[in-house]
Amino acid sequence: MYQPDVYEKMCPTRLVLDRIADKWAVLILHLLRAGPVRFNQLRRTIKGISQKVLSQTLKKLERDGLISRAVFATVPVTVEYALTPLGRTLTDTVAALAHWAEHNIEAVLAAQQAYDRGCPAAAEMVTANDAAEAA
Amino acid sequence: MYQPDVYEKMCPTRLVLDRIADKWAVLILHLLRAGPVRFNQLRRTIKGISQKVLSQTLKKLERDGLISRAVFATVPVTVEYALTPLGRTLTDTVAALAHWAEHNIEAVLAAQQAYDRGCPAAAEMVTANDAAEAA
DNA sequence: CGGAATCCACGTTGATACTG
DNA sequence: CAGTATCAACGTGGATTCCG
Repeated sequence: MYQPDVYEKMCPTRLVLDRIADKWAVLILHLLRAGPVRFNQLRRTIKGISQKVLSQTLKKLERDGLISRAVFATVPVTVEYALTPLGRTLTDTVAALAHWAEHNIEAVLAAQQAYDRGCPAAAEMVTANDAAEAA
Repeated sequence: MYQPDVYEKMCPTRLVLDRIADKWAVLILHLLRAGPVRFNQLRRTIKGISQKVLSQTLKKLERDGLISRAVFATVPVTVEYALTPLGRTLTDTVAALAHWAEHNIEAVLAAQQAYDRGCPAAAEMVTANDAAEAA
């Protein structure tokens, strides 16, 4: 499914994109900003994610050096995930993304409605201001 | 696969994330910064994408009001895709992401190698500076 | 609590072929 | 050129079960 010879050599950005272009990964990174979080704590907060996918995503992020994994020998065992210094530099950018999303979600929804109504021409004219007025 | 009652109402950001957390979408948005681009032009530039997926992705982006689609009645027909004003506001944020990727790709790769070597402890200590020194 | 392993259903992708 | 349609193949995700 993946041809490193074609993708990564040409454009290293794609490798990074493959990681952060993941809804769950972004969500996790965002949640860890406040401090270390335990596995099931993440699981409960990010409603809708399965433990398998959460586990996989955490492992990928750890492999990329974006988060760290700390095991405490309590009974039962406690595992805390936290941002690494590298991971923290990424959350700043992710925060900008979240900011855009919060400010433009209405414009996107308005465009979708216009498109679904059958007039895509109107959709492309939707702006953040238009959406704000409509609200 | 999607429960709007759980996701979108709780956190509208997730809806936006579902769109932009897509490698191809981000790539397309990035390519359109310079100006309108034709379908097969995109297809050739983004090596590895199939025409079906490209078509689907373009349609989603158009529906979200991020790109516009212009048809010219030439023979054969010409179709140009371009950023909408709304889409342009997003590319600024995407550019920040690309910037992070370019500057930290080496740190990520170094972390991956450390992790794969069996010492995840080292991976979480990798920083952009470390990677720069190693290079 | 924090996973790993198994099984299975589903969606998504990639060829291929055809249309306007 | 710019798609759509169809179908088989694949991978990914969810549910469940069990272990340390």
